[in-house]
Amino acid sequence: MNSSPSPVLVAVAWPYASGSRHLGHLAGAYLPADVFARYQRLIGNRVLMVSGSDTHGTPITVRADAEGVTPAEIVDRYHNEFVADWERLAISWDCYTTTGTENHTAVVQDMFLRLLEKGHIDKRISEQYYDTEVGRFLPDRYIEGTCPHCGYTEARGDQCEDCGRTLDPEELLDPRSKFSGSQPELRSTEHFYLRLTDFEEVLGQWLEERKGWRRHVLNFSKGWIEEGLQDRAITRDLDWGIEIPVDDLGDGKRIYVWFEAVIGYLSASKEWAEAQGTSEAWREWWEGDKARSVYFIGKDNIPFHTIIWPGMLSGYGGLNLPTDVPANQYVTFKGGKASASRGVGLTIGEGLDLFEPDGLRYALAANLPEQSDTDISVEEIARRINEELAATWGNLVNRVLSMVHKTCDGQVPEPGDRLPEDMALLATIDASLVTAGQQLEKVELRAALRTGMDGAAAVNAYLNATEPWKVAKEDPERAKVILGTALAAVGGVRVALAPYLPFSTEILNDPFGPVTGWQREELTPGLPVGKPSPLFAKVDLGELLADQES
RNA sequence: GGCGACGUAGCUCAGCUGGUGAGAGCGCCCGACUCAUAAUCGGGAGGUCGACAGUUCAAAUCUGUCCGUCGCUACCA
Repeated sequence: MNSSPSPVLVAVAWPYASGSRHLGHLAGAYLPADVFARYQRLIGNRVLMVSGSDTHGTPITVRADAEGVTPAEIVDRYHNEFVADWERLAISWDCYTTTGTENHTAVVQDMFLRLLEKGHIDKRISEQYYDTEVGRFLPDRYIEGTCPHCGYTEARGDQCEDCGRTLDPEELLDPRSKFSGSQPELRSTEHFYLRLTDFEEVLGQWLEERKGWRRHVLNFSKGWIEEGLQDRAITRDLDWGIEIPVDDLGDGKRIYVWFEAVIGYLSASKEWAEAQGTSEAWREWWEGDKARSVYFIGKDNIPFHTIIWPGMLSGYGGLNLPTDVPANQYVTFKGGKASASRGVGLTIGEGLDLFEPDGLRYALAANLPEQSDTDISVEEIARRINEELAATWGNLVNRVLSMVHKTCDGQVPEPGDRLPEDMALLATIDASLVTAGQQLEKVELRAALRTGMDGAAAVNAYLNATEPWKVAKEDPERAKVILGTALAAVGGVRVALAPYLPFSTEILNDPFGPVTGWQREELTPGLPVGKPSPLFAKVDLGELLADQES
């Protein structure tokens, strides 16, 4: 069915190992990437799905200091948590790694050196606040003081939360370090800068030519270009991070996260290739016209993936720029942005403790914030599971398998002589697979899930119309034809839902067999069909909420 | 302050290159059915598409102003 399998790089945002990730992150990036990747594999494309834990950066060192442990311990803790979450959710990585590997360091340093050699990186000196007590330079966010505009005394170096104005740290009156409370002093420090201005024209033109990208992604990116790109410092006064491969700046400087984390897509691809024993195989996904690369991220990451990373790639040369960046908006919880640190919403682990993985996957997929922020709650997740997943799909599987078990001697019946109404149902299911496929290809994952569920509803309607439980009494042969048709239709619906529901899909391998392609397969007559048990348990919302209270 | 987006049925959302009577799912009401996880199927009620003004033969869709919500603002990533 897929005459020309093509390489598809599924590049997924790197979760920051500074704390637990929440359901918003799951819905924003990891789940849609997994659904897309599973679909692409089913239609026969060669998928390479990569990501890893982002292990560097100031917040991790701050947390480590606060807890009196090393940054590496923080990173290990959360990396292990993420890996456990992916396992529980069956996120189908080809390579999930970290930015702490030797390979990543090598790839980052190679990128750095090439850009330096080509003149896209240069050195500049700036004045930055330095905390003499703890002996470190201070990121803007870690400087507090009095806002020069409104007099708010708790303003941060980047922004006053009271009046909302953007600030430079030097503007703050009475600045103090968030670490020690002492008054920091300005010291000059030298850093490498990425000359984004070099790429302004080429990126502007590239963005103009993008077709089929989500509107908000394109608007936001073009807005950056219109405002004019600024060169950005890509090194920091830190000792936690990737070493700069030239020693011009002296000690105590590292390449900063936002520059190196995006390179992870490339280094993870290389790590995967190496692990396969084919060290050059990564090129299939990064070079040439046939390869596609789709980046799954939340909207906060848009400029890194539509401006900075493409800029780096075009400066480096020879590697493909993103084919599409279907960034999602935010999942909000009762109107607020999810934030594990502020206690808004659930972490992924908490979500998995409350709901079965397929149920959680279904509920989030049905609420993906593809066009606009989407509000979600425990009640909403439970509603999706109980009223849609279990009621429409789980119950359908159960009712069909039960009837086949009872009426057809516990085995898959022969197709027999199908009537037009039977053929119509199968045609409907086959058409829904085509439609869902088109939607998945456009990364309209909510719509594709809906299409699959409509297929389930069509089978339910067919059963109500043909009434096999009645027919069985007068015309057992006709009942078997109906049930065989329904069984085949259920098999088709199962394919449409397979990218979303890996666990229950696998449970149905008996009797349907594994899903191996994006089409409905006729079942082999005679296969045993045992007495089924419900695919999905209903969620007891009252119990759930009571548990949450305690 | 600047930028981006959002505000459409009780709830969560789609529609927005302007044009057949404004949609979906769930909830609700009525009916059918009873094989199935009190599941399913059919029908129905329900919206001045945030407010105001404008452009147009025609606006939920374009423009402006206002109100409300969210996010970003380049040293969080």
